[in-house]
Amino acid sequence: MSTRDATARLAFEVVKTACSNCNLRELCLPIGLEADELKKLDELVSTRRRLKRGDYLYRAGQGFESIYAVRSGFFKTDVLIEDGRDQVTGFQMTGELLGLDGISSEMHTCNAIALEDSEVCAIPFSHLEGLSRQIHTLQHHFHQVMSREIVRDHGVMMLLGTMRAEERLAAFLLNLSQRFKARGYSPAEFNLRMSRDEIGSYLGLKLETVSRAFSRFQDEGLLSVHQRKIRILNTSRLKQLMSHQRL
Amino acid sequence: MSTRDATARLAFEVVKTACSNCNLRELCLPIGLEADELKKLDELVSTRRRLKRGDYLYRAGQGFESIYAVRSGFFKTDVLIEDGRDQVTGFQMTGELLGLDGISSEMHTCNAIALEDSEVCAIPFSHLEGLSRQIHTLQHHFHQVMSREIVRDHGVMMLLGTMRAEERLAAFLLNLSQRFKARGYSPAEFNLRMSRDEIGSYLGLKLETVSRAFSRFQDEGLLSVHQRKIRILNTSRLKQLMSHQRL
DNA sequence: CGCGCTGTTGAAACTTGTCAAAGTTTGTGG
DNA sequence: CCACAAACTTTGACAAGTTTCAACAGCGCG
Repeated sequence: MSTRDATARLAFEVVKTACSNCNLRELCLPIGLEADELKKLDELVSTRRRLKRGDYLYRAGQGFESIYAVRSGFFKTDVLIEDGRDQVTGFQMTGELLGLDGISSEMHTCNAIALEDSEVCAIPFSHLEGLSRQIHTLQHHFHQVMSREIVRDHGVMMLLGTMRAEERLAAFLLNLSQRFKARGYSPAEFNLRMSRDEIGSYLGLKLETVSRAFSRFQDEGLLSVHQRKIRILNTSRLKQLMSHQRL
Repeated sequence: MSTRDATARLAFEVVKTACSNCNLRELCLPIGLEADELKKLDELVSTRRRLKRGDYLYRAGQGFESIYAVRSGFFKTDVLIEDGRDQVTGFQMTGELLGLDGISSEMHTCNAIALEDSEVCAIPFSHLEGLSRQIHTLQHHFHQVMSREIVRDHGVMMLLGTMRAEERLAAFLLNLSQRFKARGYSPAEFNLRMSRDEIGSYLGLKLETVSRAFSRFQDEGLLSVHQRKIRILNTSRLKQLMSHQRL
């Protein structure tokens, strides 16, 4: 191999996505794969894509080709209806997948927007289907991921259908906390990447209601809140509050 | 083959589920399969199960082994939390699948309850995964079904997060109407299989609020309501109402 | 025929939304 | 690096929508 080839090859290796040495292995699709299987997966995950804050990863109505794994950063997904209403359907962080909604109709049904500068791995879906016909583990894991999304959605439906404002916010914060923890960050102290309005849209509340709930939590010593910087001071009371009987 | 064997074999054939001559082929998993593929699917769908009204098809916490296709009847799924709150997450009718939530943790995460005498086909999930490794079409169709469930859930989140009571009920009725229509029943006249309380739980409302919304619709000439018998008198106004700007 | 379950309706209480104003932070261009 | 504009957040007062509580009506079943 000439020096020039070697350099090109090296550059390629650097640019190329590689599941095999990605530190998200344990969160993302490659869970439990053997070395040779991982290698196949490496070939599958063709490209990375960088996004700046505010960029759309995809939009509702666009053709669906790939699902995306968040390598770094933070996203929201939302759906709009004609009359102008919109609903944030989820916030996605490192290691989570985006785009599963597009499989059903070959078309994305929601918007995915970066809430901070982010990077994703694009996984061409037809390739994923192909590979998962060869690798049982991958197939099963992918099914689990889709199912988990359905279970998560049921949780949100529960939240929207039965909880009141403060319970919703408590549930939201505890969920974020736990996801940060799972990624090795502090579960007690973190920065929100989304605005009050976006939280409100996710929780089915107006931004003022979200703001008031934050203030109340702070008054009661459950949190310290400075703009988007949150510190959870009393997790157990938050949990209690979340699952409290209605009075 | 002895007479006894032949009889046994016949009985087996009768009892046995057969996708190949099921009139739900176009709604359920077998969409677009070739004759020889259908035959394989027949072998997959091992058993039918009959349920009476009120019977549980499965309960939250039970081990997950199979998904179910509704052959006839009507189901609801719901999730409970410790403090006694519950949320109906969906109503399933002929040709729809139940149990997808169980894949993620090998355990059902909600209850599935028959709202009328019903019959389902049980599809052992590991077999389905096996077969879908052989039949692309089946694999892709199954992925579409899971994805459609996710999209549906987003719709419910939208409903719960942004709509007011009457809009929610209108959306609910229009959705039912369209599903009855797709099955060859009248889209304008049908019997609800669920109580006001169950509708309320699904829509995030109290049963009294549901009842009042029905009354108002009736007063305004949009519906005729006699207990659970519904006749839609003005579909377009219902649609308008559903997607109306907030005042 | 009456009991129980489901559904309807009214009035009052409560929660959340709306509107408005002011404070705070962030980003940009000079 | 400062100044100013834009975007976001907080807070109050009031309005609207939904729930709660209670009473009663209707239907189905034993």
